Amino acid sequence: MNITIRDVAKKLNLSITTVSRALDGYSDVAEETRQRVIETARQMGYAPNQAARQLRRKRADSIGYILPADRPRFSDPFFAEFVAGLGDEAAAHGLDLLVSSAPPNSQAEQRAYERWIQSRKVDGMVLNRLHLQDWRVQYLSEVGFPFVTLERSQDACDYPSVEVDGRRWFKVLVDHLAELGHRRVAYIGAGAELKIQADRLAGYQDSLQSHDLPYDAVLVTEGDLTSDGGFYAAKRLLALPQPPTAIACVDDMTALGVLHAAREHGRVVGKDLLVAGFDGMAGFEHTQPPLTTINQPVYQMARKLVQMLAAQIAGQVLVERHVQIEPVLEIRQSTVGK
Amino acid sequence: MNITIRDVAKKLNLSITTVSRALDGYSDVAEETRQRVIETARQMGYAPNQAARQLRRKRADSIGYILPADRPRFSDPFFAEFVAGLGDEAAAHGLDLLVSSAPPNSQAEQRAYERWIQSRKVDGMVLNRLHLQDWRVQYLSEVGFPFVTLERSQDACDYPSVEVDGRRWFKVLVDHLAELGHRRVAYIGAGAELKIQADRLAGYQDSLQSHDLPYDAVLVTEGDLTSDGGFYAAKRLLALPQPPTAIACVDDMTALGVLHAAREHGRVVGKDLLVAGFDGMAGFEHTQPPLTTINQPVYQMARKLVQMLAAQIAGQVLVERHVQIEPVLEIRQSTVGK
DNA sequence: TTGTAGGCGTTATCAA
DNA sequence: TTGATAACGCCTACAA
Repeated sequence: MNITIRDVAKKLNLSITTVSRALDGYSDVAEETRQRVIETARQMGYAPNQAARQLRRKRADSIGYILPADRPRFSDPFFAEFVAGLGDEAAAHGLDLLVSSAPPNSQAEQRAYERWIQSRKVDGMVLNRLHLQDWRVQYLSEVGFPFVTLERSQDACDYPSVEVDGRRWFKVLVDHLAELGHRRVAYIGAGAELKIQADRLAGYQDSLQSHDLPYDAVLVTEGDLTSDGGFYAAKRLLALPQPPTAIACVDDMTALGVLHAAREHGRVVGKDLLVAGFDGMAGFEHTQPPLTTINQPVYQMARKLVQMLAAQIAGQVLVERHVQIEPVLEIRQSTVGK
Repeated sequence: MNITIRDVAKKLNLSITTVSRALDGYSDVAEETRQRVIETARQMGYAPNQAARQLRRKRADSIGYILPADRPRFSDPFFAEFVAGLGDEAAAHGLDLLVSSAPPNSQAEQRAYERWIQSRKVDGMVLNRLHLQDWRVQYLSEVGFPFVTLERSQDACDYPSVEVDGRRWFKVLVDHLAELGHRRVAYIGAGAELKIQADRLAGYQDSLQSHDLPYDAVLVTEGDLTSDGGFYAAKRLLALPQPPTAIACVDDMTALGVLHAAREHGRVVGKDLLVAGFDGMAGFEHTQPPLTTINQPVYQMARKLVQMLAAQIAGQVLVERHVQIEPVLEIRQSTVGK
């Protein structure tokens, strides 16, 4: 059997009360006693049983995150970095991170949220890949459960979030293409229900407008945030009677597929065809050619989210509820090839 | 306050015992009663408090995994897929997945393991990126805590694992290069303490030997499992007086950097210089040129691991303790460019 | 087939 | 400054 607070108390000839308080750093225990307790506890390898503590304190000391994995081969580097950030910041607050995975908008997703929340497995949730109307936001708001989000949905409720202004920065990206003299700029996006899609598409349109370029629906197509999706979307675009001379992609993975399609169509990326991505994943400075992108500090964003969530759970009033993160335009050879 | 089993019992004029047993599917409760209980519980949105249940049952119904994140920008797609697999299979067994992140062999890593185990936050652990001598394996074996591993360390204890025979399959990869007539084949590896490095390097050497190629220490270099590492390692190799004509990389990320370095050195990959990776990450079929690699079913491997761990936790005897996974050699243009 | 009651290991209240 | 004791919500032997 495992070692409990009782064992420690017995060994020291103290009550469990005193041991508990000594370990939790209460002030009403003699300093000398505290030292003895701490020392003995360490020696005996005592660690409080979390279940018991949680039951008593009515806190799980955990936060939850559900990966929006919509396919088995879910190998988007964004999420490795994101989860690492969540984990690190959670640990810094003495919180554990519970991770599950479910296809967005699935039954499984819904059950996962309900289970964690109703059974008090977690004290708060982190969301990302928000939908324009997001049932999770509505549900969590309704039941008054703490959560934070990366990106913001269009639901009419207020909640803490961290955000990159996708509309503004996608415009910056497309401006960059337009300013290089390109007039047929295509866009490869994602599912219309996604907030990032709405934002980035709007940014694309903003840029067209500010450069007096016509909006041509033929040049706007949908991928699925994978390189495969980008690959096939780009093949369709490049097979057009009047193909684009530049392609702005909703994310880096999509852009990777585009680079491949371009090569298959004999285009020299950076010269015949410009390609740009969005996210700034580590590694994509080594694509062929290196990818121009909007570089977001994903790890930092994840940490910030947990920081805000931890504060919210602790009942603190958040000074900044809507944090804006400024990414940077990373210009590489896929748009300025030599 | 939240809804407990007592509330449900009161509403039904039953004892909490009956409610508990009805919900847990015991046979000694009238079918009609059970239905009423289930229905009412559902209506009231009752879910057992996990902390209480865990305390009572002495099980956490959770398993743990610690990401070997050795840098903030930890965006290795391998781990997104791996974690998704762990999460999915865990859910299928009614287990939750606890994730943290710590640099391998760090104090933080050690504390994370000890904390989870001593405080009974988890019932079992999943390990990967094993070291040749792995303190985690030794520690967990010693305290008799359930765990499973991807890859096997050289520690003298027996434990369940899932494994791809890295030595054999790296030989297959290098054989492929050698059989294309290349005699100066370089190897870019990882830290010498890693099991995958030992295996894959051995496979490289096996292949050299079987093709009567000399082992040239100059052609064997160390990366760090990132594309940056691969990039710089390749630059060093290509700057040699007698540079290699083919490079086998310990993983796909490394290979991505190599493709970039090759281009900078004016090499045409697939003709002047062959490049091969290992892992078969989704997306890498779209590199420039598409990357030859050993394709491992990472998602399936993760699921298998959890399956074995769940069985172990449930006290079942594992029929197969050492599962071998067969990957496939994926030949693409980085070695057979046209 | 259903109910009573004890206890899992903590923390927190109150008294000493 | 310390100790006895009552919950926290659930499961389960045992009794009815």
